[in-house]
Amino acid sequence: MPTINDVAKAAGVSKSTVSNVFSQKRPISQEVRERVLAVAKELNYRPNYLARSLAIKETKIIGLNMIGEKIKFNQFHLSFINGVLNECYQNDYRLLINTLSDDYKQQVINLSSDPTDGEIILNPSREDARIQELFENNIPLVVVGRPPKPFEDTVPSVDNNNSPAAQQATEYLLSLGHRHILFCNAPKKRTVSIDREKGYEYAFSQAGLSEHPTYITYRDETITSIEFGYQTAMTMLHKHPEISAVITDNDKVALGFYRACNELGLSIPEDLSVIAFSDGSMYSNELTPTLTSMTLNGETLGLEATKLLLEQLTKTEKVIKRVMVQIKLHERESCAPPGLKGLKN
Amino acid sequence: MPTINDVAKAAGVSKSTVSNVFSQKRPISQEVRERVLAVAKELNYRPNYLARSLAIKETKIIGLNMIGEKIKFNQFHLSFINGVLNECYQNDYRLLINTLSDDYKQQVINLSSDPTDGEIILNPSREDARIQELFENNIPLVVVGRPPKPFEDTVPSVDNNNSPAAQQATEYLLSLGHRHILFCNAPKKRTVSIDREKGYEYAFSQAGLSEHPTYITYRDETITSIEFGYQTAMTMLHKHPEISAVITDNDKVALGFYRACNELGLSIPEDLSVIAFSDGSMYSNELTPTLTSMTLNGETLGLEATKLLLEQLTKTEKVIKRVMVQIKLHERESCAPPGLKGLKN
DNA sequence: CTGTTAGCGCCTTCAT
DNA sequence: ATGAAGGCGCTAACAG
Repeated sequence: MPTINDVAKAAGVSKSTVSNVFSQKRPISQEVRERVLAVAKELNYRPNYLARSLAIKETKIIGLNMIGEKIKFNQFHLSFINGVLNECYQNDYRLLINTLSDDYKQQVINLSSDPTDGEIILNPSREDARIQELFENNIPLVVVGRPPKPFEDTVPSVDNNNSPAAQQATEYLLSLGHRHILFCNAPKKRTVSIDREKGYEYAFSQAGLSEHPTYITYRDETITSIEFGYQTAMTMLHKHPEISAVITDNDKVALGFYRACNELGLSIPEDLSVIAFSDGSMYSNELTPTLTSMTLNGETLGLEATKLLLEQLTKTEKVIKRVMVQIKLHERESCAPPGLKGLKN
Repeated sequence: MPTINDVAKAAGVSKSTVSNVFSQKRPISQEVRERVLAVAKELNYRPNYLARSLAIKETKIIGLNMIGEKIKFNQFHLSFINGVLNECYQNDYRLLINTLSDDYKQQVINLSSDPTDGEIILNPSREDARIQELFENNIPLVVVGRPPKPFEDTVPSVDNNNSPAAQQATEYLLSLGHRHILFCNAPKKRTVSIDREKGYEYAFSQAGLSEHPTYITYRDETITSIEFGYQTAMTMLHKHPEISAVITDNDKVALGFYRACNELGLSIPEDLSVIAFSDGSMYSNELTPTLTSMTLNGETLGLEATKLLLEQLTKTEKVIKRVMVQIKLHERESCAPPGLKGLKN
């Protein structure tokens, strides 16, 4: 690979001239400029990205940091990434999917900085070492979701309005007349599950039903969402036949309920109302019945997260922002007032 | 940010000693090692990724190169990326999503090399400048899909067995008794559409039906797949009421047919058999009727592509491999022998 | 086992 | 408008 030196020699100019032809940081005479470019083309020269980045201390790359163990993008991530990429695209940034195994990063040998200008942190958990580390090293970051306690006010973040959304979903079911509402919540350790649970319970208390029983399960990540939904339906509907409605963590869990109901001879929404937090992985409109959902907007989230990050990279004043993206209720066919119900199993 | 020099001074050793403590490229005495690590921790030192990469000429990053204009990942990409990431993960590589706008890359200022060790090229088209460029600069690459002509035998690639798969789908419908089969092919300029079309036509000729009419349309990327399917169904089924079966480019197009049939009062599969090349974006099993499909395996494709690329990065002998990933036929409910049919419109 | 000396390829002063 | 020299932070080759 030819270097800047080769071009300089071949064109009979100095390195800095060549450098400036490419960086356009200082004026170069038309004549020299053309000669240099011609030679560069001739030699098939292209500036070395790393060398430049090393010198200017900027990579124009942002990192998307997922927890290492289980790298498996789902529909939500897909939308999210599309949002991120769109924003990157507009600002000439690139995206590095930063998912290295934990033990790899533990190795002394690889305890190095990242080749990024900043990081987007996905799925924050309490005691998140990643956040701690970036924060200490003064690396720009933005958290998607609610940052763990110590960083709640010191780190920029974007999040869905999970608590109000869960409240809204619950209120919707309550308003239909349901009183025994099962909540299939997100995995327990996520900050999101705590927030949503609050909303769920708040809706009851707001309705003057604080004494009323609530039913909560947490998604088990060791099995598929559909399977989890199916199993939960089978056990919970059997154990608590009074349950007449369910709120699920995502649309695949809801699908598990569809299946279970099918087998149990229950019909939706007559025997069971279903409402799902939807990441868009199912085509809610194509299910029978169509699925009422609280629709997350992953793309907006990705967009806003990126904006927040790029802001930190370009602006000098440091402001800690927190952006809330609305989750919207989409009424479809899977919810109705509670009716007669016969559990045939 | 502290550098290797700071650590060296503070620990009273030389730069190279510090370097080797981290890189483990030569033995360091237990005592010195511990002292250096302690100091490093104290100073919050981490080796600079860029500086190291510049020196060793390796980034441990591979690029996923999509065409610039329309960065929008779909379900296929999602599976694909999951396959890629999985392989990256195992080998301590990272993934750079490399989608820069075309005009950005045109700018002289940014005509730089990429910070990657190699590239995966998605959606190759004829006259693909990206391939040309990487090839000329001797940068390891692998193409997903069939590489354009000049590079067919000089560039490693992974691909689906599109032609045989299209043939198989067609033969399946022929064997059910269909003779008027509509083929909603991929966008015309893609290499994949050419391959599949061959398979479709070959099936007819193999069945001794070379003289029989074929019906082919190409997906229009300016509208959504569902919309395209719907519109195509409306026009083609009206214009050619003899059509009794359709093969679609993806499952959303098939869904468009489902909708159209619904409106037209046609039932699937009695009036129209539907079979789709499926990227897994729909849950074929959850549709009514369940959708018979030729299932692509994006994850395997991503995995194999990455393997091929990493092979080039680690092995010295250069072998041009071409990996074919099988597309499998999943028989479900949407296909049946042609029956009576009344177009009520 | 450790230190010294050159680079890696670019950018950035400071000159002229 | 251009050149020369030094530096970004790290690794590599040679020395001992």
